[in-house]
Amino acid sequence: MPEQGLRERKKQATRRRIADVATALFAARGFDNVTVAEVAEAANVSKMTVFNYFPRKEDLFLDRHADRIAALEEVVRERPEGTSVVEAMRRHHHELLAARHPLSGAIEGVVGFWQVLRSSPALVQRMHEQGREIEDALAAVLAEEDPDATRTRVVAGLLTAVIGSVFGIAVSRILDGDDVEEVRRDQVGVLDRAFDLLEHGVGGYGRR
Amino acid sequence: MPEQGLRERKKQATRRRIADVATALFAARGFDNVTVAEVAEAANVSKMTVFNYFPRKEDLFLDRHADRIAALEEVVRERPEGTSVVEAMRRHHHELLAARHPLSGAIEGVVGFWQVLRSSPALVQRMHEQGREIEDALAAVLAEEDPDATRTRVVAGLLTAVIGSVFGIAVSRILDGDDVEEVRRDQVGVLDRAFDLLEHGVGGYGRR
DNA sequence: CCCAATCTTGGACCCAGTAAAAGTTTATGA
DNA sequence: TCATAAACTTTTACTGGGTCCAAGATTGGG
Repeated sequence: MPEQGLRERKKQATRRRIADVATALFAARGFDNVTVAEVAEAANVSKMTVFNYFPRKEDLFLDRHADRIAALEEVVRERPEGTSVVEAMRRHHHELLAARHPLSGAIEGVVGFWQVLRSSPALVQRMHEQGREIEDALAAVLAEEDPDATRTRVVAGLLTAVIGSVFGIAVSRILDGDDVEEVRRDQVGVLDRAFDLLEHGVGGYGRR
Repeated sequence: MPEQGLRERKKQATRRRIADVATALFAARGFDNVTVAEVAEAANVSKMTVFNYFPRKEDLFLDRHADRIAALEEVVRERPEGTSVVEAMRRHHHELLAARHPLSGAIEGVVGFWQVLRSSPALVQRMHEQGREIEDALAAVLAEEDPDATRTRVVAGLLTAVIGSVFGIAVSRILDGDDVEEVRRDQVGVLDRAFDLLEHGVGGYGRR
């Protein structure tokens, strides 16, 4: 993995440069008001090369996706003995919050990120698509230790739904202008309530 | 609502004609191999008019969405006294299956529909987007009787996830060529197992 | 040092979707 | 019934994402 040649290093550098230039342009003028051609020009590269590294325009902005999937896969696979999948996931997200990790959604400095994201339907859609990719990845990991395909699929769906909801709640509040640190504190409770619903079920919900 | 003038009747007729012509073309040659211009020509209408009725190309194919949302909203709103939201939803989907309703996913005659759908990433994506619209709609209905925004959001997410998983399982099997009637029978069990997970929780899942 | 593999480039091209203006049909009301 | 308004359609032109291809530049390996 390490010890790459000049070629590979240049590629990574180019990739980073393109993504950084693009992110700056999007932040300054909005996603939809920047064309791929402009990004290419600003990065001293041809349009074709941009699409070489990033198959869709949206990927220029949402380029941390692979890392996130890998992290979640690891959480499930490497969970300690005696820990259920949901427990492991709950703990992981508590840790993200405590560490003020960007993926917790609630952290200073990414406000602009969410603003850019919200301003573009294409970006929002791509983000949700990434959510589904997470679901697929989780289902695959679960299938490694559970031969019941129906169950793995449903559990993966439920798990992803909870993560997505919790995440979405934080992002909404931040976009509404709530104080980031306050949101972060509140998220601890939101997280637990959401995971409680998942762990214990919503059987009686709404009975009247 | 009824008693429409000539204008409105013509509009509905045109809308239907465009959608039908489009569906036929897609079935014959695949979604991606048919341009909107071709649809327009085949329907004796200008391209602009097609976009007038269907804001995106994908909507030419997935044009039953509004009905589905309305049905699910009604299931929750009009559920009988003493029935929880999840129970109502479970029952509704059992009824769809028993009635061999297209929305149960498992019914003869829609195989071609799924094939066309699967063949186009754009269509698949639009379908998932519709799934999110269902989630939003459910969250809104739940919010009418539950002031806890966090809870409504999470429950709506979980509910939609289960529905989506169950649906997806049926469609996958049918696309794999499994006998439709057999899939339909199996879905009864799939449905109950999925809703059981939702009602009673997945707390201990994967503990080792 | 040279060849082969691997980027990169430029340019032409396709198609979904938008904008604006002019044309056509239906509705309205005097 | 007829003129005018309102609603719908068409035409034309354009933007911009994304693909294709052939030719040019770079790098790695022998």
